[in-house]
Amino acid sequence: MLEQLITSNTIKAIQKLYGVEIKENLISLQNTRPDIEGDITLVVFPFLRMSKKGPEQTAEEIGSFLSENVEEIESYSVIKGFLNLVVSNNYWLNFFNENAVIPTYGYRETKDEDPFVIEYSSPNTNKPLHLGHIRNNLLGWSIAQILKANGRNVKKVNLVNDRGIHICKSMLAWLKYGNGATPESTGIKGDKFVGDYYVRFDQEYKKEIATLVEGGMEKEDAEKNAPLIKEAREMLKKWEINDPEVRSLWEKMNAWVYEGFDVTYNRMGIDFDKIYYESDTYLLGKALVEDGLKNGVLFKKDDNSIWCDLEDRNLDQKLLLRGDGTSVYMTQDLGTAEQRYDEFHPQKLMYVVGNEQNYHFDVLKIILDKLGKDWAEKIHHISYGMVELPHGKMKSREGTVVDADDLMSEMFNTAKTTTEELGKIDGLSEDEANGLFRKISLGALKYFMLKVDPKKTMLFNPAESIDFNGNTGPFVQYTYARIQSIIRKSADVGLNNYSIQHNVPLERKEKELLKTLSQFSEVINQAATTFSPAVIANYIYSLVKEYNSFYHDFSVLKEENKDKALFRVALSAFTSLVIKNGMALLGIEVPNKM
RNA sequence: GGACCCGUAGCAUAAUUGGAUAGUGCAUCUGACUACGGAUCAGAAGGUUAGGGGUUCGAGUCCCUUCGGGUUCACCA
Repeated sequence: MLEQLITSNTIKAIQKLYGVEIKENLISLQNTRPDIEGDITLVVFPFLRMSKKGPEQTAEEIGSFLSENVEEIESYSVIKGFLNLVVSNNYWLNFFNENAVIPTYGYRETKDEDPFVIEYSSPNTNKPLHLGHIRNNLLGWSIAQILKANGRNVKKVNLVNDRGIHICKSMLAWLKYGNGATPESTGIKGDKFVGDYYVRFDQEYKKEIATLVEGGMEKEDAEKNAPLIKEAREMLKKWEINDPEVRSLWEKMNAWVYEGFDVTYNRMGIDFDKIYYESDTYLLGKALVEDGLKNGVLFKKDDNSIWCDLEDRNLDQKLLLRGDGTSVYMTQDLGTAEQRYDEFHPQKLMYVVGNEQNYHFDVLKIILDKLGKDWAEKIHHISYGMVELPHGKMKSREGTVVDADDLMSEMFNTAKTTTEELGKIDGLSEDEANGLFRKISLGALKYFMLKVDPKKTMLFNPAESIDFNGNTGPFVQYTYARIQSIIRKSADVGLNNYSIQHNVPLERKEKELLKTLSQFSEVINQAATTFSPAVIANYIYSLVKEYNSFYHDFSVLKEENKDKALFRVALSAFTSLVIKNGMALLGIEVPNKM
């Protein structure tokens, strides 16, 4: 690889010129700015201490050494402390000839190693999936894919929150107001159907509170004493002691929800290696707490509740078991973390969860550490920002929640009308056309969500956000489709045999393209280390822009020199391969025509 | 109040993790071979990177501070 080559020879140069052995991390290489001649640039400021000379002279000396001793370096120029190196055509052609025909170019082979376990999605079974889940799902799936492409062994898991008071609320509402209706009888998707009863509970509950307050009760008391909430709590208790009626209702309603979720996940292209249910895991963690109490790591208060003192870490105390012995969210998470560690012996335990839970995960790690679990450090919270709407955040009470299914349908329709307006569906069967609309609409949505740095809060404007021009999924897809068209036509003009060893002079834009293409696997590595699909999206975008610019300036099929024409077909094909492999990491399909 | 995060052009966002003159898209304005597919390309305009101080060869990036915004500190999950 070019960077390794320059790095090792720079070390030699410093040794030879200044008699000092330097470490690799002192060497900083970057792409040469487009307006300056050169392919790769070495920053020489860090070496001034050794050379005891000015930046220009130091750069000059190193440049002269490199161009004399490294075959691949053709020439160099110095601007201030920046040494710009020109790499020979031969180097780029070799790179091209060796890699352009590898279908999995850019990907590493998966190692047989301890896995990276990544949990994402984690829905509640009382509400349908919304825009926030979309970001979570797409991030989790894509990060898993990127890690795999970087050679990691990955396990995708989902922990479904299928029990608790909120689930009982929808169950109770269905019993009271449902009149035996089902998703089948109403034609409503299962998760939406159940979600509607959750909303209904809330409405009726609020009415009861209002009545009680009118009768002179304090609001807080009314909230605790409204008949409905009491009934819901009763139901939860019955659930916990395995009351057969409650359990069977619970199973029936959850099955409806899962049916609905499956539809949404499938449509989104999201999947998991393993699904856990909180109803199976919510009692885990109690044993850990008991042990901690014995060891004196945890302490008990007068009401028998058990706590962890975090004051030595500048944090508050954290409750782990209530006075009545029941557990809280943290307790369960301690338990599931241990379970997952025992099950997988992972290198990393990752959780894709919104940044409002940063504190929770900090505390989780600290407590596990205090409990003496040396694997606590393997826990990694992939924290992402919320998706906001133009008028603030999504609030179910204000009806501003953007539903996942609705959004996908809307995008599908937009893709359809736009494509039809552009007259691009001529000759396609209905199935083909629908498949195309699906690819384009999901491509637009996924690219839009994933091109933003996961850590950042992002704004989603339903009316304007999803564009098909500029830095978008369809823009990338379009470039891909156009290249496929060239490849199809290349046979007609006798240019189909382009998988040969090429040896042609390179135009500047061709060289730039090759340079960018050569960076693909390093980009994957960077995306994998930073857990950021945005790195991939930005890379693909710059590649596509470069290709489009090349395409505009140079003929491929009409080039008169046949060697050059063959090379350009092959270069186009290689570019489309990288586009395809890159988009696959974002879960985006690329169409052959659009 | 304590802790953590964020602030880049009208809007949305990049910046190789401390490197050169802060890139790109949308919107606005101007242009492009009678198209190898115009969902494209080329160009113009738009910035004191919230304000101030510091660290150094070099700061959007690190430190301090002020202002503005967010999250969290639950016997909810």
